[in-house]
Amino acid sequence: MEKTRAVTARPSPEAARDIPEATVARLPVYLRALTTLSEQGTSTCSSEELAGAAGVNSAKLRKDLSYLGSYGTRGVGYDVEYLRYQIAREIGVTQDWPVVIVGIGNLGQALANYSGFRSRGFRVVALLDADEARHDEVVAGLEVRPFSDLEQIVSDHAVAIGVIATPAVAAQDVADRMVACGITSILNFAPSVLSVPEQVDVRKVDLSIELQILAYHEQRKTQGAAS
Amino acid sequence: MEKTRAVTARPSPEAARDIPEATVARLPVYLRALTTLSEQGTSTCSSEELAGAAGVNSAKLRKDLSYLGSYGTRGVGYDVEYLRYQIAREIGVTQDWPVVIVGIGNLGQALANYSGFRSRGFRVVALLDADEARHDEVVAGLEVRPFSDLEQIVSDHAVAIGVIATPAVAAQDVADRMVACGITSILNFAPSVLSVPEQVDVRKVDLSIELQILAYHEQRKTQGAAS
DNA sequence: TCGGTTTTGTTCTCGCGTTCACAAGCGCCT
DNA sequence: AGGCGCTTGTGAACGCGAGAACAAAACCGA
Repeated sequence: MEKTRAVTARPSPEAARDIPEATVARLPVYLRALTTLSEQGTSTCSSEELAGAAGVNSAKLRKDLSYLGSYGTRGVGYDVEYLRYQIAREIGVTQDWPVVIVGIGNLGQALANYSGFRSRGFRVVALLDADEARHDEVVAGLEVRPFSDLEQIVSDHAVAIGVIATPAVAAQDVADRMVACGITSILNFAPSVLSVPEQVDVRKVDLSIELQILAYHEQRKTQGAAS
Repeated sequence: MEKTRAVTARPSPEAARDIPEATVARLPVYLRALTTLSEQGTSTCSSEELAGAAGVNSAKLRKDLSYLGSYGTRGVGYDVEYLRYQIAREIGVTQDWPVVIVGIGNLGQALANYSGFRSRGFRVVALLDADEARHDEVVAGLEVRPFSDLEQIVSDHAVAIGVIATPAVAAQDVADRMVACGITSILNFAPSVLSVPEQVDVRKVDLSIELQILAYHEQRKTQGAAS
């Protein structure tokens, strides 16, 4: 991951700072918190306030932000709008990201209708499903199209991000086809482990895993109380 | 390990091994992989095979399993059924977990219909929504009920786990009410930071955050290629 | 019965992420 | 103009998790 190159000596003011993965995962949270603050009319905030709104330690917040640059003012805090823009730019949500969703079951439909995507720079350009019975059905203002249209759509809209919301058995096939079409980032909701080439990023969201983790801790609580 | 509390001296053979959080998060993945292997008719597997199916390093897998006990046989591997049961028991999915879902929008409906819950020991006992227009509507075989029924339902079914699928503004209120009713584990799909008492576990799933993380990496890829 | 082979369970080391603590910097008040 | 208080940015210590490497154990075959 790039870390080898001698970035240290370079005088270039921006580019090529590599931000730790853990920090990247928190930036969207900060972004959301800043948006909320902004909507409340707050124009300036301290790291303490922002950390509170984001649910993290203030030292961690400051360190995270320091990877982006020095966007705060000592003794004062951060300008909400300015910082919000800087984070948005760093994440890349100032630009528009076309997205395809494959698998229009219950979850796929929910995703297609989810307003949180559009408001953050993601635009669902197509809904695909292998089931012929579903074709031409309209979901969230988009016609459901056959899976075989994938390649056409990806090249027409320059899609880089694909969402998989199919049953587990279909997921690997869908991923393979996506990769073949040139998609390089996949968000996988299917409960299966995908194998993809090195350069393709996959993130997995598994609803039942989250519940199982809760169940584990829940079990320990009640167990402890009982004994 | 074992840092503070003086567990070390205790002779008790089981209980109170504390399993690292990172391991807990992977156990459900192993469980799923084992179920798949079992369905394929495999009765025994090596750590290498299972690790492959789960998408992790085999050393990590073995270390994770070692926290549960010694359930493998050296020179042979693991008995699929036996290990599956042990993990299920450890996580707590051998018992039945009643769950309430609050907020029956698109996502809430998708969750209510998700078969992956029931098959893993989670039983949705009620669907609640604050919107009166939705009441009595039937989703996934369950009648949507007013949010004010929460307390009654929680005590009737001994519910310990709640799922929040409401808009962000309602989430904190819902969480407060859940906590007041005695719910001690919350799975939050609303894009907001919840504040709850110490002893309550909250896990957050944020669909748009995952996409934003992908967007960040995607931006870096294309950026790097362009320059 | 005994060596050889295989695979687990565990020890050790390394790197990342978190947190503390403080110096550097900025604005304000006198 | 100068000191004071406040907040950021960062250096350093610490703890956890990942992975490599090895020792311990079980089975197999002669």
